[in-house]
Amino acid sequence: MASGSIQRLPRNGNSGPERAVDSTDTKSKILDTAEELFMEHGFEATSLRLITTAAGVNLAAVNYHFGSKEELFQAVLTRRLDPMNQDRMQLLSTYETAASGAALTCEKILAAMFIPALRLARDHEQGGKNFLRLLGRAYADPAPFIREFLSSQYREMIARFRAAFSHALPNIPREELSWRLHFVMGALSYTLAGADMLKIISQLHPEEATNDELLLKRLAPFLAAGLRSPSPGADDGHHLYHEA
Amino acid sequence: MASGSIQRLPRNGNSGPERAVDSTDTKSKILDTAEELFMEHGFEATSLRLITTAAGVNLAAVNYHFGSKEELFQAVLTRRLDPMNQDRMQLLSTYETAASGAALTCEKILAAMFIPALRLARDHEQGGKNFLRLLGRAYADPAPFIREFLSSQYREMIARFRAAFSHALPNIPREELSWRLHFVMGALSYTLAGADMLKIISQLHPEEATNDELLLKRLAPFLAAGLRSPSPGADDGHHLYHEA
DNA sequence: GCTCATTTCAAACGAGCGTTTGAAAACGCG
DNA sequence: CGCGTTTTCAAACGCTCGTTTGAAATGAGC
Repeated sequence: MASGSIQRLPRNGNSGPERAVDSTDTKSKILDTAEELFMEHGFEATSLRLITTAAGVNLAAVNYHFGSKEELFQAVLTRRLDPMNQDRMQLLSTYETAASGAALTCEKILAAMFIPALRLARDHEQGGKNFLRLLGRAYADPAPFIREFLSSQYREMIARFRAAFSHALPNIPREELSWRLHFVMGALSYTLAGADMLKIISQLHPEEATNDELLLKRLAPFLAAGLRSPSPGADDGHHLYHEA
Repeated sequence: MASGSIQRLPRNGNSGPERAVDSTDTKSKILDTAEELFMEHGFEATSLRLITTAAGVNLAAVNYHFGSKEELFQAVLTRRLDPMNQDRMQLLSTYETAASGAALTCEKILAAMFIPALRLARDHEQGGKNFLRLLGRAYADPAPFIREFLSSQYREMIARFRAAFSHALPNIPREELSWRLHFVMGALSYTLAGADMLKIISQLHPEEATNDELLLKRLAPFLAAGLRSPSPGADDGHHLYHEA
């Protein structure tokens, strides 16, 4: 009682035979609804009462099935993020095997990052795109438990892709490549978050602005060009930022 | 009484002679402390009690001086964002005048975006960098009042820079350029947000990871290369995303 | 049909939230 | 000083939050 452990959790966690994700059982209904509402309002601004009411389940069901609001959020993320990152690494390995040792192009490596994301957006017809927006927003969330969770989820995948880019771009110093990978992740997550800033910038037709496939098709060449650009070096002579 | 208007606001708003931002008067103490805490925890997770306690002022002072928590947040943003965007546009005009009609390079236009941000990070020795992180996070905040506020703050500046890029890159179709501007804003805001993802990716020395000037010095060439890259067109023949 | 574990439920708990209030304090000024 | 304005203050209001509780309902196995 004095310890901080959860006192009651259902026997049926996720062990045993994998049950299909239908929206009939309480746990799945909570996950689907929470994904949608977290995406719409963010973690802090989404209350458990809002989630459980929208899902048509009892308020206490969240703490019973997931333990806490934070663990529910992690469950929402990991349900789709984990398979997606596995797909990314497997696709990268497939490309590398097909190239039989030759270096991959940047576009090819970026494709290994993007295709599983697109597959996710397409497959789960309703939840997929919502999830990518949720994920993009989670990247920028300051809550420590979110940052630590994402770090652990991404560490392995990032290491794999960093090695691939390093092989594809032997002339880019290791440190410069780290920065560029950071920029790639930034543009990707910001893009996936579907920031409404786009409406100000582009005045695109609304139906086009939400077409993720077209979006990533434009993002990949843009990023590949940046990745391939000659390394400026740390201390070279152009003093672009000292004239003002 | 039945209306939603604020009932009591101080006579001394910001009209009259511009008073120096010293941390002595209540209003400035609140602004400085709120900037720091909003940056650290986000808008929702930062309570007025936390702010006022840390600032050493009374809880009711926020509602007295600013009207509400949302208006305080907007005041925190606008205090530095508005001058920064004015500087950006003025610097761009300076460059254009110096070029006397000739097209600017992408690096030059990006410099007009970055230099005022760097100036902000350097000038206000304590608050500057905090503010850029706060701003980067606000970009990704789903709260409608934040999005609308940023939209109105950015609309004019975005229009100016879009025109400049359009002049610098006559071969890029207008729509493609809109996308690329979106990617630029994404990478920039994500970078300024100082996402801890960087620690996973780079394993850079910590003191280097927080050096904003070095960071933007690497970001500008990366983005310029992407902006200049040949336009892929919407329906050309490379089917990168259909092979899986 | 009884038993026992699993799941659902209504209700409440304690805490923290943004905001309001009305009086006290501080200030400006003739 | 005396007076009106501006600012500060402690206290409270009404509300929502995540979580807990103990009992009722449900389901599976014998």
